[in-house]
Amino acid sequence: MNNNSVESVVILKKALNQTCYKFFSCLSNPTRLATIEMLIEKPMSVNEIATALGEEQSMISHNLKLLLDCNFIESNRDGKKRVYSLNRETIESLFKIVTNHAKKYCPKGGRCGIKGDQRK
Amino acid sequence: MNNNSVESVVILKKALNQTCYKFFSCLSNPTRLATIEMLIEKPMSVNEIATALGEEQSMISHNLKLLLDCNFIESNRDGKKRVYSLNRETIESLFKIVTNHAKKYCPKGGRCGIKGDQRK
DNA sequence: AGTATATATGAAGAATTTTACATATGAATA
DNA sequence: TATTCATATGTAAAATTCTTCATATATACT
Repeated sequence: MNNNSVESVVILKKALNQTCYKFFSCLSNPTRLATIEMLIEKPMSVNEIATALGEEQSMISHNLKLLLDCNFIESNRDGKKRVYSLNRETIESLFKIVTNHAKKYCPKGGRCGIKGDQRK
Repeated sequence: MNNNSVESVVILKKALNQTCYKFFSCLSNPTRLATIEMLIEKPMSVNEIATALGEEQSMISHNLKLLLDCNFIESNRDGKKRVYSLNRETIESLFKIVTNHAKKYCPKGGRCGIKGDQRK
């Protein structure tokens, strides 16, 4: 491996890191996770999601934009409404990994980070 | 499905959401991603990571703790040192998904969120 | 035991992210 | 085109997360 390709790898890695950061940041938010959960059931409009979650419309809208930017969801206009639906390919394979990881390391049901809690 | 099992599903979902939140939050940080990247190569001590990344020892230590709590890494003492190594099973399958997702939706290399950037 | 080296921890300020409110834009329909 | 319904956006304040500094703890060695 010459210097040039080492450099390329570094750049690639940096790029991957930026991607990963945006990818994971987008998913590290309770509102957005709850939204994804809603959309697992069926495509929904902004107001439907907001009502279901008991949150403000504008707040949901802000969060949907982030999910959209990361292509975790897509949107389609339906008359006055705009309907959001899930990118199942990514989300489902992702959640499979989380579930497996949790099953293996968080035996007490969903409560991950038991070690962390114990330490305090 | 009776009321009881509906409730169980809700609780399960909440639990999964908490798990997901912790899982993804842990990964949505540049320092921790860079650390993971280092550990892909080989197990390393705190100081080795800190030096490699040009960061403070205590800062790396704080961040390693979070990665440890989520079981993305594990630690073993080696004399005075403490050596951290990667949970490859989870991390590698996870990064495969991110890479695929990025390949599909971020055609310009690693720079995801092109839509987001364009909007401003 | 005392010292040196390696790592962990607590806490406060800095930085980032999230939310709420006000308001703007877009689409359908009278 | 005026009105209504649905969604988006700008921005400041609130909430959360991160980093830094000081210091504590742990291990090995003399």
